[in-house]
Amino acid sequence: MAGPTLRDVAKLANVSIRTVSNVVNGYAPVSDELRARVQVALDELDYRPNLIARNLKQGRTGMIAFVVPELDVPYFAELAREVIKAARAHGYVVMIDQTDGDGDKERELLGRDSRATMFDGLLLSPLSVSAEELRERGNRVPIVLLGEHIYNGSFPHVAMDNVAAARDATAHLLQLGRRRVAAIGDQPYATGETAQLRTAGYRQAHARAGLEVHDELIVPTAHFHRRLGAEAMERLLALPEPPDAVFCYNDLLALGAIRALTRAGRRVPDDVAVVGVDDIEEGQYSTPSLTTVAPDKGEIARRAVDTLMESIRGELGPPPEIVVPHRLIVRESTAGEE
Amino acid sequence: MAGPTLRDVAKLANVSIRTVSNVVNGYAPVSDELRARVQVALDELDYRPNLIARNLKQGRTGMIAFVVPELDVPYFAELAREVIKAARAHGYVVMIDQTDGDGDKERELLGRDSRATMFDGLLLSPLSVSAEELRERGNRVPIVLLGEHIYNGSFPHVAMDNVAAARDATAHLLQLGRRRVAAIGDQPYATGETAQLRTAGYRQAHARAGLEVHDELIVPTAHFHRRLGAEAMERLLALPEPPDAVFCYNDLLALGAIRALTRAGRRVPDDVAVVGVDDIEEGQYSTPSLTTVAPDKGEIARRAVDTLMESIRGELGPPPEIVVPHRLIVRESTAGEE
DNA sequence: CATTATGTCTGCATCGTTGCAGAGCCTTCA
DNA sequence: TGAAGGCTCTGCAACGATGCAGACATAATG
Repeated sequence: MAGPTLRDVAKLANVSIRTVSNVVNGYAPVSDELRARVQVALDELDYRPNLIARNLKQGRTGMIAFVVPELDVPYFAELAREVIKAARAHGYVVMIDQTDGDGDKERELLGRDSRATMFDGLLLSPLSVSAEELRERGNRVPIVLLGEHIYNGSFPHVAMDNVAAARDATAHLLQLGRRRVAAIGDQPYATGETAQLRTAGYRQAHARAGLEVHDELIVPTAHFHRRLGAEAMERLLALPEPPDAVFCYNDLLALGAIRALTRAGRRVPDDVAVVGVDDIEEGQYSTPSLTTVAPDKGEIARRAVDTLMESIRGELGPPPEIVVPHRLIVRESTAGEE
Repeated sequence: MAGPTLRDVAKLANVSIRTVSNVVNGYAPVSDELRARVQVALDELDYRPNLIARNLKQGRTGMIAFVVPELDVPYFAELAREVIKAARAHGYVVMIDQTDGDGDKERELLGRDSRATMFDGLLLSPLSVSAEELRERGNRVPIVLLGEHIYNGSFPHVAMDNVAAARDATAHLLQLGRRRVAAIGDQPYATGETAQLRTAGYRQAHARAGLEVHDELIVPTAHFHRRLGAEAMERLLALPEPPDAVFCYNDLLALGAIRALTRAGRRVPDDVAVVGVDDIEEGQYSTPSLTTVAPDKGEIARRAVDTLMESIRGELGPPPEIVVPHRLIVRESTAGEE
């Protein structure tokens, strides 16, 4: 089980532990002859440095953790890919953890026995834990918040402008001439901050167009999953005056909604136009392909990781609020044939 | 940066380091009075144990790594969720890493400076690295291979029966009366072992039905992505005698194929029936919904993690070959309206 | 030739924790 | 009263690596 240590190699090569360490790390001047002898011993024993020991000594692990509610939500998976890439550029690896949006599992991260201390920094996409709670119970580990939750000044935070994004999506539908635009995904309670921002944007777009919002067209959902999108859409279709367009707060809801529409025999976009948010890859290949508001995931990941690195190096000033760009991508679900 | 250590707490509470450690771990008898005094000091300083040090001392980290080619391939994301769950049941956390199917990044894992030594075990879904290479260059870390690659007896291996799965999918199409059944996803080269098994199953199904295989209907693809599925389908549609059914080697290829069919004005399943493999959630909500061969992902994850745990505890005999069940799930893409 | 500089190599201490053996002290019982 | 036992508590060593200061031998210098 336990592999050979520097001590074993040193004994075999008949040199000091310190010299072996120097050879392994390429430090300090070591004569060619000795270097060769040590190398032979290294190969012979197939020595692998014990990273835990190295970490202990150096006080850093070279690992950061990326905590998401659900890994099989494509948005998070796609973001995780970008985070891994961005971290690699800094010589860091990423550990991904999944909380299921479960407040208790999230709080585990903050508790006394948390594994968080094993990481040089944390990238959090919190769902249930409030920023308040984070600040109070937080460990000493540098943290960057990602995408979710309202900025409260305590932590660096990276996200797109959710209000503007929702406004753009809704405005697009209104510009197409749709007049009963529904919204799927509101979360009118404490931890639904992102959803509320999107609802605000939805209302702003109506206000700017001089149109009224029909509150019965705003359907809340507990999660942002396909099934709930489909259910919400079914409820909307059962209204006396069903909508002629839907703004869904993410692409999964939108895909669920499209599914419900298709099943009900409505044509998309002819009868009902649909917009989502996130630009997950799936939306490019769905039938119809999905119009969506695309946050720049690569930029989110890079800015978040860069900020975390600064924080780890202790070079970070007051926690920045970083806003990354987004853009509307029009596809078949609102524009008909491409 | 550096938090308080046992030493700091001990000094404050005016007891020995060892006693603080005992209080923290609930070990050994400590008088109520002392325990209380230490607790006060612990709270005062907000002590957090240094897990790195603990790990070094105990020789284990409580972490395993799950290495996948691409995290934003839904199958891997969904599997990752199950792996995280299974590991949690053993008190383990999972670090997820992504190799992009890049042989070099995979080999990094095996190299001398690999971070692999930081984990108690490795769950690998290798793509480029051959099992051969794994065995030669492997570290001392326990390994379980997952899903991909042919078993070669050197490592524990968990997968479904790929030949049977492909046979079932193809047989289903043939039973529907389809006579020109195409196959998308063959990989006739060293690292395409899984794909080759599926091709074998495809051929077996034809043989058992007494039908001939038309080799021009077998389209290889470098990866299992939507785009390549769409491209392959376009090529098939351009044939003088296009197929009336397609067996795709995974769901993403199938969804890409359906997309290409829809765009070309073909109806699914009326003109062309489509089957995939993996049972990703997306296939339940696509239009049409996707018939697929579903491996039992929960079971794969559990068996893999259980096996890895045995291996970590040193209780594992000769490397087992574990086959998990699969089943055909018929949806609209072959059966019409549900 | 003595002295200083240079280049190699080594031992000790240390990171923060836990395993182990044992030191005190108090109780119990012959 | 004294030995044995039980309960608390402590110090030392160790996990495997690296930082530091210095030892030693050799080369360069006046």
